[in-house]
Amino acid sequence: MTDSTASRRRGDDLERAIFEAALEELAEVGYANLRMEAIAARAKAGKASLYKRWPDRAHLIRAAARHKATEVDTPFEPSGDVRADMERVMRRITENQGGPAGEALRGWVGELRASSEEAEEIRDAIEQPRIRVFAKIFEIGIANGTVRPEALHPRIVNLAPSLLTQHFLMKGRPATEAVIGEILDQIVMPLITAGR
Amino acid sequence: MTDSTASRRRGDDLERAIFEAALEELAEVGYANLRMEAIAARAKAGKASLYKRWPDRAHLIRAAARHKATEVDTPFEPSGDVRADMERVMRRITENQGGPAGEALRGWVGELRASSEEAEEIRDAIEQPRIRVFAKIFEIGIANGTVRPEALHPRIVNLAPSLLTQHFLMKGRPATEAVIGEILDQIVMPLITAGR
Amino acid sequence: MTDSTASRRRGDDLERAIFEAALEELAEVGYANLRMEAIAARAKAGKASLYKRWPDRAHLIRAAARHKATEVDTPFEPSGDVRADMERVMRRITENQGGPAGEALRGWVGELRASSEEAEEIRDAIEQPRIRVFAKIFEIGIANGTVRPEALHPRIVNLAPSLLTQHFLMKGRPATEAVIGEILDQIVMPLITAGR
Amino acid sequence: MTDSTASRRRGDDLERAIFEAALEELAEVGYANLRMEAIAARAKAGKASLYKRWPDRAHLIRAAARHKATEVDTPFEPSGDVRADMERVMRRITENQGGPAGEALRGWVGELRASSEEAEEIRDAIEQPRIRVFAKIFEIGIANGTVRPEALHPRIVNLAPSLLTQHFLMKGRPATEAVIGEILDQIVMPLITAGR
DNA sequence: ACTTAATCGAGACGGTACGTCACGTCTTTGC
DNA sequence: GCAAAGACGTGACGTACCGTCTCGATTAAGT
Repeated sequence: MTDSTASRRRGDDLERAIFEAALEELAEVGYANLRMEAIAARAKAGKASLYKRWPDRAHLIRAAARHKATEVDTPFEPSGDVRADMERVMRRITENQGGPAGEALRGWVGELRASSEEAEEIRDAIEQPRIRVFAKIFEIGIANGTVRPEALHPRIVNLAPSLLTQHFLMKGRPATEAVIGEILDQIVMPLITAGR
Repeated sequence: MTDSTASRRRGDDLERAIFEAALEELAEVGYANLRMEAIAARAKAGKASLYKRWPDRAHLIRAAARHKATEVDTPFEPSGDVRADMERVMRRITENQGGPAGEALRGWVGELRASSEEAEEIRDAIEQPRIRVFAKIFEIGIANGTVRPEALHPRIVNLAPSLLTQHFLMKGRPATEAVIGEILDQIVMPLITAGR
Repeated sequence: MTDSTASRRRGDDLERAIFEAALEELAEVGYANLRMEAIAARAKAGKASLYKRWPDRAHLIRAAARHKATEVDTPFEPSGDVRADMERVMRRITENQGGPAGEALRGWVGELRASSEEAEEIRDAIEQPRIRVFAKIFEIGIANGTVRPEALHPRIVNLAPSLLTQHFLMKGRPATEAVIGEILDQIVMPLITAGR
Repeated sequence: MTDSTASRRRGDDLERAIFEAALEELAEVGYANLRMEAIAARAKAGKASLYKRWPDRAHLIRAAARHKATEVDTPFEPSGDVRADMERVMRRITENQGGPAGEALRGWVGELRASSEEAEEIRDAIEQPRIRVFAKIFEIGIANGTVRPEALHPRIVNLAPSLLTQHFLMKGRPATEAVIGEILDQIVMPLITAGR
């Protein structure tokens, strides 16, 4: 259909093809060894078509990761069990880190300078959704009395994802389920549990 | 005239000069824009002298950062006040992140692949000393009854530095004192404090 | 408002506009720096409109030069004074070389390969008219006894224009009047003059 | 010898290799289709090594042609027979035009703009030696009475080579021996011959 | 006057070559 | 005998045009 008779790709069609190629390359060689020429070649596109859309590697990969993310964004449905819900979300985060988004994050961190609103923007794109989800989980917990109301502080809400990010960046691979369990049982749960 | 007599540097002398040049470059342009040629030029050394000692940028910078670290390693003397001691150490860590070691870390993260004992080695070089210091602080706290004995779990001992690292990597700059205070008062202290 | 009503040009109208644009570009940047995109842009035409008509730069410019030539082709009226007539024609040739036709010739020479009937065709288009004119001048001279009959050999008839062409190509600009005078007095006239 | 064990070529060695590669490419594809990358590849050199030495294609080829020229510069020994000597020199010129120098000339003409001392310099490098040789031949002819003294005017001395150049540039290939004969017998000899 | 098919402008597209830059290796030269 | 200096082969960079191709908008010709 889109391929056999397929006249030349343009606009969104082409953009999607480039994203796919970029993510495949990213997965294969990693951010540090990513070559614009390789992406262009794999996408059967001219380099100019890449540079017309994004000023550099960082922007391209950011856009590609964003594209991938929105594509598979299954909304999260909390069950009411705070620990189980957190575990589920954390597992999802680590799965995501194992994919292209993880590589993209790694590259982004490496190129970061004290700089720019850019940085803030990207960071928010990563953190805000997570904060929202955890806040929701916490609120339910507070409602049914299993979570202390004071736990709703942003730093605590963001604690679990922060530790996952730290683990991923420093260890080079996402946290295992065992690690997720430890984070929950030794750090997060004790901190937010009501009563005592 | 420091120039005419100044016989050609060799061995450690030369190595020190290269380290200095590397760290200055690192501070000025950041890891991502670091050029071996620039380091060699600034050190008034041949590129071959660099490659003879370290196989690549990553190793050079790691060695340079290590060199810098050992140079200024003031041993930590705990006061007995757990919170104050942690704050002091955390401040020291953030100061360190603001320097070349921070840039080096950034670069190391960016080039990391699931790979290698290398990674493990570097990570340990960073984490182990911190864990030792915090363990020491915790032990004193346990001894005088201000800290719960269960807090001595490695993941909790390493919690404060982990959050500093995460903050540094994601925000692009070290945590401020205010942030350190929040981490302590909302997360670490509640978690380790004995009694309740 | 020349813009709202300004209907879209087609056919010969468009062709003329392209020719003008091409010649202006040629005059401004020279054959070697001529860009099809620049011509299209100046003519406010699409590139496809150019390539639909001519397969490449060389053909376009040739056509443009030809168009220009036919446009201003004042027929030559010999006076009977052989030297004066030749001088007049030669002056006209150098004037022509100073314009777009000169640049076109330059480009054509540069792209020439041992190749093709193309080459022959273009060359003839340039030389034949000149030969005809000079032959006419010579015939009048022979008739009134000022020119040797043997001078009617093609190589001699074409001598003056050949020297002008050589001068233009090698020197980068058309011959001056002084040069024309020298060519006539030292070379052509002695060679063709009857009697002695 | 220079190739098997051959450590990396540098300086003149490398330069010679580049010249050879350039001239071979020139012969194969012509000036208009000459690619710096192709020359570099054929010379097994980096493009940077080319651009370090010459700012562009034109300069490289000029230098290569000059190199070739000086390499094979057999000095001319006049026999005293004016016509025979001229014929010999003219044959040599046409042979030269059939080689890389001819292609170089073609390219140089194509890129020429009213411009520059550059142009003058190259032209002189081509014309001066020829003028010197023909002047020598003429002088001998004058000495033995076969050539008119007035023939020593530069424009006449340069006449034969000029016509060869014109022929080469306009026809795309060097003059044949027959053409050389015609030029001599119908134009040059009648013009310079003493007596009649 | 109203379609209908052609033609146009605009410019996106897959390519190729450009000229530059930094890499990591290697050679030379001076100390 | 090692160091500085930097030339070298390599290969990716980001840019500029090429010649081809879509895409609507416009327009002349046929109904």
